[in-house]
Amino acid sequence: MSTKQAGAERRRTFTETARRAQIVDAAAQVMATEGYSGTSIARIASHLGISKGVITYHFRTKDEILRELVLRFFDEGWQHMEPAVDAATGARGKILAWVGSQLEFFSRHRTRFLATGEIMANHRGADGQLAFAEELDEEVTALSGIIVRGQQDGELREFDPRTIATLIVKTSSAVLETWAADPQTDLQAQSAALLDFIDHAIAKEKP
Amino acid sequence: MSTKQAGAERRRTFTETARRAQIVDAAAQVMATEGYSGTSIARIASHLGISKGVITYHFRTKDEILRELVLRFFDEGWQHMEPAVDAATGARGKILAWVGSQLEFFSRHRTRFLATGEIMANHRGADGQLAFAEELDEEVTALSGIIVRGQQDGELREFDPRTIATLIVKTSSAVLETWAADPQTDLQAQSAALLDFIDHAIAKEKP
Amino acid sequence: MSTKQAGAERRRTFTETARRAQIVDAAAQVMATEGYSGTSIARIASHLGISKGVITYHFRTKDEILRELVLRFFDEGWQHMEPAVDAATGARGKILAWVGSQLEFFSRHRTRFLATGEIMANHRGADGQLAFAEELDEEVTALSGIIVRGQQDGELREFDPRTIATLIVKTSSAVLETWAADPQTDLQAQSAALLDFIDHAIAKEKP
Amino acid sequence: MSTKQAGAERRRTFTETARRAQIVDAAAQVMATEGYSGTSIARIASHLGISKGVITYHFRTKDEILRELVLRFFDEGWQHMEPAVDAATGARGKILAWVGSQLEFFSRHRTRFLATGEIMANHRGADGQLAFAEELDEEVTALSGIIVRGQQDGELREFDPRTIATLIVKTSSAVLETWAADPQTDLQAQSAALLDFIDHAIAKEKP
DNA sequence: GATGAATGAGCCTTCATTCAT
DNA sequence: TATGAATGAAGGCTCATTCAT
Repeated sequence: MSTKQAGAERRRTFTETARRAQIVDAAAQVMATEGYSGTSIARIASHLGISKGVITYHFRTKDEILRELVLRFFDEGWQHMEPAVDAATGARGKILAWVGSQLEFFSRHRTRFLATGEIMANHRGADGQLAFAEELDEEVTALSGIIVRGQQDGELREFDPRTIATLIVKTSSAVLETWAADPQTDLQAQSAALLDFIDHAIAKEKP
Repeated sequence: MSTKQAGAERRRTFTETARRAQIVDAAAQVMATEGYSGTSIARIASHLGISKGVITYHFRTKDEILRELVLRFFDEGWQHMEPAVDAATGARGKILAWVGSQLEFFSRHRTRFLATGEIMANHRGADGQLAFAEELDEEVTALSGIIVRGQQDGELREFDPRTIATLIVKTSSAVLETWAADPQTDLQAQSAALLDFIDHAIAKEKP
Repeated sequence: MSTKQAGAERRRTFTETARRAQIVDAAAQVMATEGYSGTSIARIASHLGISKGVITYHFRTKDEILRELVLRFFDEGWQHMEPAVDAATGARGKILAWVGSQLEFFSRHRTRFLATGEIMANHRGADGQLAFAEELDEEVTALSGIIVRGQQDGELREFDPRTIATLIVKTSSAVLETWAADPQTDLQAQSAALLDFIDHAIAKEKP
Repeated sequence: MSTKQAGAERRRTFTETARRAQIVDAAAQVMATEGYSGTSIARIASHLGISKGVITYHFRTKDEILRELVLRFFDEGWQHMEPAVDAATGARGKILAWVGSQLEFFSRHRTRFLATGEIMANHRGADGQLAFAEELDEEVTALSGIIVRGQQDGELREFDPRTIATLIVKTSSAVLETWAADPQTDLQAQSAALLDFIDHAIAKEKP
């Protein structure tokens, strides 16, 4: 979960802040419905009923829009998850709190979850590499830390922490993607199943 | 797993067949390294050292190339999985055979696996919908059938068949994606962990 | 050398005058370093650390800024040259005073000299013609007048006055451009060589 | 005078060669009449009555067009000048042959001379530096070589070779620019005056 | 006076596709 | 079969200018 900010930010007026939020929101909506390559600046502008120029006035590049969308979403998500993870006790508890609170937060922001997924899977920097690979990695690393401590305390079985951390993150995403693709899905049930699986997979004692 | 063919096919000469295969292969390689939006016809042509015209001569549209790439990969995959699934006995056995043989096949075709993933996540038809959503659904449906029979035979616990079928498919993909992103990953170990999880999740008796 | 003013000018406050000068100066600096097409209003504004709006508030169009920059520079230049030319006696003396004082003045304002050069070489009016061709012509005409009188007085050889006047103006610019491009150049030496050349070229008697 | 080529060049068909020449010619014409910043790909295309796409099909970037225009012009020019310079004897002879043949060649290609001037004065690379500064420098260096030998042979006065070489190149350009701006100008007369000047400026003995 | 906001035209470039040879 | 040639739409982005506050 990243807390980095996109460099020096000049002071912003109220209108500017509102416009930027509005544009980022529109970008998320277009991204969620039309997909990454269907999300052009022109499309975002017409979605808002404004001219393309407004967008390039408030954001210097398209990359800046996507970056803001993704990082803000991650920040908000982490701010929601952190208290839950802190409040939980034990490694198993913290991990279940992590996944559970993440599922809860993301599920309350379906559009932005979809948009973020599109961006992370497709957006590339000038070097041709995926632009947000690092962000995913940070989450895996953080989760690994919890796992390592759980193993030292004898609460968790022995296994490679990063492998399992990765698996947890990916399966969590998989559940959300399924639900996001078809909101009819009983997310509650799937979440429960997922948490049960994870707990079985990592606990030393049978849960 | 789809067995559909890409529409009316005129008879093809040997050369034609070879050229098409060559183009589809090049498309897969570009797709795997450059991603969906980095895969233009021009890029595929220059990868092969031929002119763009050759490609549009053999394939009427870009969509036709991607369709052939995805469907052929699924067909080949199913041809590899089918004997394994048929040979296995019981629902649990068949499901483990399904996932296991799929992991095995896909892992032997990393490039095409990556390409297919890019296409399925991004390629959209004229209607703006993901073009291959249906194909994924077919696999879930087929798996669901096995699960239903397993529940009728008392071999599997009671749960919504589609929910779990979806989870199985997605987690399997997740494991492969992790490995494909970083081939250093010990796929053998991750596969074993995945199979173990699935078996625990679905079996009536403790395995 | 032009003495025209940039059209109707309303009375200006002290602040207004200062702001305009500040903006024109910034424009000259950007022009000198970034070239004509690198000089946008946005770039000038950011060079001053102010908003674009300030500039378009004080100048109705970009053309007005460039016009003021060029004409003011020419006016200042002429105000510096005029006493020297007036004080000199004879055609040869006046011409050498003209070129010498011009070299001296321009060399003390390298940035504005460069900027003016960029603008005169590139800036075009709505009709597509170079906007300041006329200004150069005025200088040639004025110099021609001195030459004609020198020929009538028997001080200068016979030749087409405009041809030589043009050559004088251009070679003078050439020397300055060379120096401006690389301020290491020994301008003093080059100036001396230039003046010597001109005197030889026009004098009836060997100098 | 540059003889460098713009990197690896694939084989070209007759049509391709013709189209490229046609486009470069059109670019020169637009450049000569509309100036550097008035020369857009769209304008070149409409000048030829073709679509913009034709141009970007034959040239990958606009820079490639301008590079070809400038370098080909320089190459042709040098091919015209070289025999004249080689045939001349002595430093004075070679320098006069240089300038004279250059004036002659450029004056026979007014449009391209103007276009090349616009490009060299304005075209910048990604680094923000003038893209063809080097080419000008090469000419000065070559001329300097002749001057140095002339000084060693006692044919030329003592002075800094590069300074005078630069002056020669610039004054030659100045004469051509004056004529190009107004083709009524008697180029013959101006050329003679220029050659006379140069000879006086550099010869040890009075010419 | 000053500024933030918005606009629309234009820029270079990439692209899938069509067509004549 | 293969290819070179051409097209027109769309991409992200910069720009001078206008306007309300």
